Amino acid sequence: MNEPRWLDELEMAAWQGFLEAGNRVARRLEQQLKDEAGLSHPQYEILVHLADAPGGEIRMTELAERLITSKSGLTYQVGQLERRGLVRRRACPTDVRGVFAVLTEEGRELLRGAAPGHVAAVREVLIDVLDREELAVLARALGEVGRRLRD
Amino acid sequence: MNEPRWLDELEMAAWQGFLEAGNRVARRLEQQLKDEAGLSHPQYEILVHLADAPGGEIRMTELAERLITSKSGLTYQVGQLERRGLVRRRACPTDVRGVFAVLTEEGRELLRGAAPGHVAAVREVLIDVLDREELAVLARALGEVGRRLRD
DNA sequence: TTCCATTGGTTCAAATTCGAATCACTTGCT
DNA sequence: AGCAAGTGATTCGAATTTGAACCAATGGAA
Repeated sequence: MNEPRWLDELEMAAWQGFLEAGNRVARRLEQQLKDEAGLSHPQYEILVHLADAPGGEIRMTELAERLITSKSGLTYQVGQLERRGLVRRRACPTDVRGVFAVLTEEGRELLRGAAPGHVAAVREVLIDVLDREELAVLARALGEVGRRLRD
Repeated sequence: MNEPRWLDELEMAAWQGFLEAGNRVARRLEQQLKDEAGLSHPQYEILVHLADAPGGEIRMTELAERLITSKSGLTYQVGQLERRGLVRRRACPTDVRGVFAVLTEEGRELLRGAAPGHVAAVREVLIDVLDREELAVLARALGEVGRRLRD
């Protein structure tokens, strides 16, 4: 059992910044979405991913992976969105077990209305706080971090 | 109502990286702590903050602010830790309403055992993936993001 | 064809989180 | 001293999250 390599000052600052920024940004955006669109962040993300997908539909498991959430969690949230008519389920033609989550016209409509305010909030708390150089480093570095954890 | 300024490619990459890395890192560390120390990440953070504080104790509200969590959430988690003997509560001498959360010897002990593995995991998923330059940018940029949201 | 390990999704119970309400104490002001 | 407003913490109920168990249905391999 080696002596552990503790974090030096810079490493600690990076780690703490990562934690604090992550927490605070999440909180703020959660608030913003709830207030302005009546959606939780997970719900908003579901709508965004569906809107981006061809046909506005994605298989449940695939969607759960993209959202980095559990399958059961997704089942729950899609249920919530379905109750509100923003999403519906469609059986998969080629696999009886499969289910597509499909964005409804109402869902697309709501998203259209919610997106501008959300993007503005993302700019305010993160994007517009940094310069291009910093954004580039963030994109590369955090992209690499995420990529490694994907496998 | 202006035309919203959407995110360009770089901004989108930074934002997505931030979201994905945040999610995946959180998940991984949650897992690591649960497996190796029987603690959730919020619980671990409570112990760390207490261990850093003079006397190993912090007032509840103050602690909640540092942890970026709700007061009620903290009440719950401190209750959990208290049940396990890792933390105890102490009445504040100067304010009857006040409560200190105090790290017990058992808590300090557990933390001592848990910290090396946790730090190693933090290195593996984040710190050691980046070079010094990137760490410096991360620390500065995310530090600024967090600071601004503190108000 | 016949198995059997996988896969896709939901259901379930347990744990956690939050905000609003509550309650008692403090503080600042007059 | 006497109040009104604010503070510190807990309690409560509602919403969410997770992993494990489950139930079909799939898809190779023998």
